[in-house]
Amino acid sequence: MQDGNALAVRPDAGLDEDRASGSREKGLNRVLQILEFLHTTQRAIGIGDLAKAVNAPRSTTYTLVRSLVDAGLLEMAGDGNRVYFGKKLYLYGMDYVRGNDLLRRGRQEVDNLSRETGETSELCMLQSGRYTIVHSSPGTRPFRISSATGLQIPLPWTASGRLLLAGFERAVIEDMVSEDDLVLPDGRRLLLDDFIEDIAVAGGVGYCVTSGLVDAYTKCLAAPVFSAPGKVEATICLVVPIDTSGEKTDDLIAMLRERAARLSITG
Amino acid sequence: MQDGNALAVRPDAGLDEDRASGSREKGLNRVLQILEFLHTTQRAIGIGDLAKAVNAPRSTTYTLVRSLVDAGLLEMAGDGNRVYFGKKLYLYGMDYVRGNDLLRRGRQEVDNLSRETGETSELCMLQSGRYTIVHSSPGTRPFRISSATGLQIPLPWTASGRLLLAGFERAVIEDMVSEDDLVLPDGRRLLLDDFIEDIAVAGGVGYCVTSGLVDAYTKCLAAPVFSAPGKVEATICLVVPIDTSGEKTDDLIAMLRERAARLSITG
DNA sequence: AGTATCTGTCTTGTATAGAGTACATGCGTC
DNA sequence: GACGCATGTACTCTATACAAGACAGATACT
Repeated sequence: MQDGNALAVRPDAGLDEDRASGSREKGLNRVLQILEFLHTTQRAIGIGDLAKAVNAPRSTTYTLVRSLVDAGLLEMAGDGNRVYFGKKLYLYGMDYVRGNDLLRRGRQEVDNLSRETGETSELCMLQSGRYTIVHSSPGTRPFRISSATGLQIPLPWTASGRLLLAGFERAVIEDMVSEDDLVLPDGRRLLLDDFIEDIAVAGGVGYCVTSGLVDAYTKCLAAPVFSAPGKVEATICLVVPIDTSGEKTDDLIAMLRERAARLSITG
Repeated sequence: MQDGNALAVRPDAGLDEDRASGSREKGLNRVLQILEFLHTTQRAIGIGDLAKAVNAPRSTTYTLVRSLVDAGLLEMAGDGNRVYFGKKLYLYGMDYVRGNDLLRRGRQEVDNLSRETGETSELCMLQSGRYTIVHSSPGTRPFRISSATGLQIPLPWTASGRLLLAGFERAVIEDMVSEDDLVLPDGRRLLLDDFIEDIAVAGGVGYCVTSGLVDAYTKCLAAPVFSAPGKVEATICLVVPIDTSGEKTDDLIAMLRERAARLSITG
């Protein structure tokens, strides 16, 4: 069926589906871009600016925003003519939590962990092929080691990333991880093979520790939460100072693994 | 399927913009319907059934769902070929909470109230013209008087409804409230004029009590939260047994009003 | 007053997204 | 193994949603 029956030579068929975000984009896609943009900027924005930001025509943006505001997914922010997320999204989000035992219990457990250990603790998941901090609890240290909830970070930068990818085919991993993802914030470059090796090791031993990857002062301890035997659904992790003693680290890892096991669904 | 495909005389073009959800609906609208449907059913559903439920063509539904799943707004639910809300919606919802002081503090206050009083407590807001329970905390009574978060109830059935509409024009109120909304669950019928009178009174005294409206066994105490002088942004309310003594009721109202005032933005 | 740059609404043409339909596959049940 | 009834994908046609641009009002600075 694929064979081009006639014309339609698609002169531009080169780039797969990256679409230069050019003309005549589908309305739904524009909306998805808008939501994603608001998520990354974390602030209300004027409609005109929004149009520029997502590279959409102004007129289109006005009609889409109007629809979304009417539906309650967006709200006009207090001061004037800016928009941000609306109550409906909060309600839908609560529905998600209610329907999702793991998230509900995971949040709880992460809050407990950070209270008991005093360290920053996080619940992490894969979110359409990206590493995502789903919930994070700050810890009590004077210097804060915190990352915003919903932040997306390249998989190779994290201990959790190594656990979340356990059990995936090499090919799948390869196209989840871009070249850029392998370059650490300090400019060092990981080798894909090393990363894949890490994943295998992490999957084998059932935990993972990384030191000084995202920044030079912290290490990250992570343990996997299973939704079925062999299937890593999430991780919980602790972010601790890089000079934490080996002994203390071991204790924390043991604790983490115990909690993670408790969260797992033991098929 | 529906009617004669022939000339399509648009026999349904009567109703203003209610659109009989007929043919060639905009993709975004279909998506909004899908989300709303999932919110009301609170469970995962197969794509075929979803198509029927929102009265959309199957092929269209498949493509829309695929987009939404790719974007992470929906997820394929564990067991097989069903969809429900996805992580992205949770993240967006958390963004909303973060950007919204009132909601954050209001949740807290409602949780406190129900712990301290032992009664069911709720935070309520207008949500695109409908009364919505935004957050609810169960209370400790053996018989539970609880309504799910996100539930939408006709405005005239509630004490909060009377407060939330304070300050609106009569005309605005009239078209927020449908005929059906004036019929209580037990079949009794309110008069629109009485309701509007109630609103004026509630706005004047700064609280509202209704007895036996939603059911015969409870009364509802509510106090307004202001986002600006005169502008009611939300209410907090307590649901108590209808035979609660006058004295105790008065105490609870005083407490409620104090908390509500604390939540208000004193312009 | 004059110019510049916003915002929000409206109209018009056409590229295209959605509807319809067909088909392949899977899974029951008789 | 023939039938009914699901799911998921692929195709073609056309009604229409999107883009472009004009417009009126606001605000601001010269």
